[in-house]
This record gives sequence, C-alpha cells and structure tokens, in this order.
Amino acid sequence: MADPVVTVSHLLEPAFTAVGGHGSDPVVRPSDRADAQANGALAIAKRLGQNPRQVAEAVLALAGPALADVCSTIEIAGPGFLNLTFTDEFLAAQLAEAAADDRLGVRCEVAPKRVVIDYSAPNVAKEMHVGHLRTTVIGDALTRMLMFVGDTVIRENHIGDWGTPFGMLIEHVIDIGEDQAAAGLSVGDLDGFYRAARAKFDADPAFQDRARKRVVLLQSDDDLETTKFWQMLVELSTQYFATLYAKLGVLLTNDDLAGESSYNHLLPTVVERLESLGLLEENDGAKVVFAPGFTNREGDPLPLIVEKRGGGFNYAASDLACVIDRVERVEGDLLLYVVGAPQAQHFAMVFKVAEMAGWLAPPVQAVHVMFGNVLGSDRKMLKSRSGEPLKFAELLDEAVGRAAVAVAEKNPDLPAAEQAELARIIGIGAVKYADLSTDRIKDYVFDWDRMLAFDGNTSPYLQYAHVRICSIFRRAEIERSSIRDTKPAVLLDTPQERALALRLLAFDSAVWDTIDKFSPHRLCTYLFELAQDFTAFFEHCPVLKASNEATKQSRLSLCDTTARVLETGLDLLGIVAPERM
RNA sequence: GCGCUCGUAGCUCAAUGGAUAGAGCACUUGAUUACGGAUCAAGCGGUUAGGGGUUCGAGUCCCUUCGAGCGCGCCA
Repeated sequence: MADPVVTVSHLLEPAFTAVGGHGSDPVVRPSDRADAQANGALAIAKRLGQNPRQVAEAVLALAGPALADVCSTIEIAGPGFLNLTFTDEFLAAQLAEAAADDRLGVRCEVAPKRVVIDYSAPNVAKEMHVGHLRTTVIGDALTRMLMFVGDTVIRENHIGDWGTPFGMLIEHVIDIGEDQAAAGLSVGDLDGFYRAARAKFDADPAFQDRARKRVVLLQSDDDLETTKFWQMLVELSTQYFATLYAKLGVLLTNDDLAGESSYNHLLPTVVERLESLGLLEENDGAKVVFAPGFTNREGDPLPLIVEKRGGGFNYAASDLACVIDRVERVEGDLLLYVVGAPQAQHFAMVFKVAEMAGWLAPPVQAVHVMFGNVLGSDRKMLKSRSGEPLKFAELLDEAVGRAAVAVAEKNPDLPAAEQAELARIIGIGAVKYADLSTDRIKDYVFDWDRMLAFDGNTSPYLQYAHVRICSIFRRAEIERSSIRDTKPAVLLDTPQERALALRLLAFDSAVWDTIDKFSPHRLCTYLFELAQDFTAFFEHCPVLKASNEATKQSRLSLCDTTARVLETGLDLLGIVAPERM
C-alpha cells in the first residue's frame, strides 16, 4: 500500500492540479464550482478506516502551506472534497508555459508505445457504405492522437481481398471480358459489378460450379491467369478506395494496405503452433480450439474454428495469423481493432486463443475498439432514399453539396474555387464530427440538418469560433506569431477570461482522457466547451478596442492560444479549421 | 434459450464511483452605433426504464424484471 502522505502530496502537487489530470491515479480535476477539486481524501479515509472529514482536514493541513502560493482559497467542501481556487498569476504562468509549447501543454507518453491500428477494412469489389464511415473516421482520429502524444503508429487497412466470393467475381470478369470489367470498376460502380456476379451465382448452377473451382485455383496460388484477374480486381478497388480516402481526408494510403491475403503464408503456421501446444482439437471434421467461457445455442462449449472440414481456412485463422504478425514481425505492443460491435464475440475468442497460445502476453495488449451503428431518423440502419445501403461516396458528396449551399449564401463574394474548398472542409468536417462526437459504443442518429447547423455541438460551430479569431487578427493586421514572440502578460480580470484560461489549460487532460478510453467524443466535448467559452469571451471582452494596451495584448494572446488549441484539436479529429468561412 | 451492447429532459447527446445529473436543439424572454448575429444572456424542461443490493456516496458497480439492437461452429 502506498504511503497515504505521499499520495496526498502527489494529489495536491500544484503542477498536477493546474491541468487537472492524467495519471494512474487522477484525483484532481477542473470543476465548475472551483478551479479544481480533489476528492482523493475519501479513498484514503476508506483505506485507513478514518472519518473522511478528518482526513480532508489533515490533507489541508499538510498541503495548505505548499499551495499557498498558487491558490487563493483552499477549502473543505463536503465530507472529503477540497476546493482549490488558483491565483490569476499562477494560471497566467501555466498558460504562458503551455502557449510556448508546440503541443500546447499536452505531455508526451513517458514510454511511447508501438501501436498497430486496424481500421477501415473495406472489401475488394464491394462498395464502401456508411458502416465503413465509423471505423475509418474513428480509426483515423485515434491514429492522429496517438501520434500526437509520441507513439509510433502503424496503420493497417485489413481489406477483404480473399475468400470464397472471389471465385464468383473472377468468373464474372472472365464472362464480361477484362476490358469491360475494368471500365465498370474504375468508375467506381463496385456494387453493380458485385451484384451482377452474385445474381449469376444464385441463378446458374453451372456458374456456381465454375466459381468453386476458381476459388481452388486462386488458393492454390499457381494459376497465373487466376492470379492476374484477382490482382486486377484488387488494384481497381484499392484505387477507388484511395480516391475516397483522399476525399474524406484521412491518413490511409495504399501503403497501409494489409489485406487478408497477406497473411496466407502464416495460416499453416497458426495450425502447426496450436497443434504443438496441444490446443487444437478435431471436432466434426474441423480443427478447432475450445476457449473457456464461450457457449453455443445448446449451452455446449463453442469452438473457434481454425481449419474448416476439408482443409480450408476461415477468418478466425486469418485473424490469429494477424496477431502473430503484428506482435512478432511488426513488434506492436498495443493492437487496436476498430471494428463494429457485432464482432465482439469473434474478437473475444480470437484474443483468448491468442493468449492461450502465448502470442498475446503482457505487456502486449489487444483491444477491440468497437462501435455502434449509424441510424436514420427512423432509428433503423441508415438507408438511401431508394432503400439501399447508403454508399460512402454518395454520403460525402451530399455533405459537400449541402455545405456548398450554405457557403454560397454566406460568402457570395469568395471566388468559386475557394467556395468549393470551403464546402469540402465544412461538409466533410461535419460528417466526421457528427460521427466522432457521440460515444462510439452507442448507435447514433444521422441527421443532415443537425450536423451542418452552425450552432450546437457541431463542427461548423467550432470552425466558426476559429474563423472569428482569425478575423480579429486579419482586421488588426497583426500576425498571430508576433503575439507569441512578444509573450505579453496574461490578465484574467473578467470571469470570461478566467474561464477561457482554465479551459485552455485542460487541453492536456482532454487529450489523454480521449486516448485512455479510445473515445474521440471526449475531445469533441472539450473543444465544444472551449468554443463556447471563447464566444462568451468574444462577446464580453473587446480585444482590439480594449480599454488599455496591456489588456489588448493579453486578450490577443488568449485569442491566439485558443485558435491554436482549436486548430490542433480539430486536426486530431481529422477536421480542418479554415481561416474564413 | 445463451451471450454481448444499450435504455438519461419533448428531440439529439454528455457526465473517472463524488457535490444540487449537465449541454445543444426546440420553445419563451431579453441583448446589436464592438473584433463576422453563422452570436450572446436568461428561463422552461428529470422518479437517470422499474425494483432490490454494495458503498460515507450509485446514472455509473452487483442481482433482477421490462424494453431495444446485435451476435450465437465451418461467409468474412
């Protein structure tokens, strides 16, 4: 057990209290009712079997003198709560320190991790739909944040480029001719192509037979013609994906592709290793591993099938190979899988088996970063007007189109090219923010009007706050960087300035909070609150017409720091902060 | 049947086991000769699905009932 006095001093350490937050035992945080509240005394009281109020008083007696310089008031509030109110000088000093930092006061991980993050994962020769929106947007935001705090992040786009549908798809290519297939696929009509193949497969037994034989040829890996057609399908699809990623503005490129097929060579190894460990059992003709804790419909133990009856591999084998590859070759120590919630049981079983086999062992950790569905206003899976799954590309186009209408209305004088770029920034930002701003685990309701509104918790509201700051500097013809160079003293004379300063200092804990839980909505909430604090400041505290020069310089500094936090924060979400809109 | 994830204001959503459960939208009322009104200030709105339990303290953890969605061996 830790010495309670040590814990107490740690708890109230001024540098720690100012930013409110991140650590193995965070017990101090910003509060609306005081600048910081400390409630760790209760935990200590519990351990020692003492009265919480007495412990709080003891903490106060111990820490009070040390805090006298930085706190204007320290008081016991409630049975174990300490309320700390910081002095303006202390806050100003903390803010100056944060503003001078490229990371705006966000501390880097002491021991950077090597993170492998698996996200997006569309299927070859299949259209991306809204389901891919969440994994792509969430995965990308997490990637940016982990990189920001110093981790090494390896992106892997586990595209579906293998499996039984490819027999059917390749036969369809052969039927309609290579050129026509290429023409159809390159315009991005992946669904039409897939549907045509599927229809033939369902209707024509002879075609089915050809498709099955073609799968065997593909998997035997030595039929040049089959491989050529397969490569063509993969290449055309990935080119199409790349255009969508560029449109969406995510970090993924073709360099990040790590399709299922790339683990084929490891599949026999998976079986061999499981076999030699004695984990593999024959069951109903298949080779399986029984992981404890999983049962089927009848209440019997549920196996993870690694090798199918008759010798084929399925995605469980592929995912196990994937774990081996990511741990042993890539040397990741944190494996993130940004995949929908319906896969929860699958990943639980794969991780369990990987643990049993010793492939996943501390400190290496695998996390299924799961997420809920995107719903329409009817609370059912989001569909297009025609009732089909909404295509990713259509969704992005509509977002940009809707934003373009608003941009044209508000900025009629801007050149067309600039309007178009703004529409893209605003439309795409709105889609991403709508997705990121709610708890990923829950389903969320997709609503065009709400996400593109300029008020409420939306990206346009955040972008607008940034624009207003840029506008101040533009009007005054002051370079933002010049404020950073002169480093004026920050004065916190009004409640709005004080609230803004405290919020700016909480950027660090917002980022870490988000990373600890892999929950981007926490950063969204922070940025929204920051934008609200800023607009309140903007309304009440004239900057350029401040009553004296010192106040003006101070407020310019607050503006610049706010703009940088907004810009940086939005960038961590994959959203651009424009200078005008 | 078993399992997973949910259930918070009229609507959309927040809330590390901590103080009087907070925002936004909508609605009502105010504010502009200020740096972009794409705004701000205020009001209205709650038995956190129901019931037990653990705890100094529960929206949060445990049990249970109800409701919703999704999974449950050779697709991925």
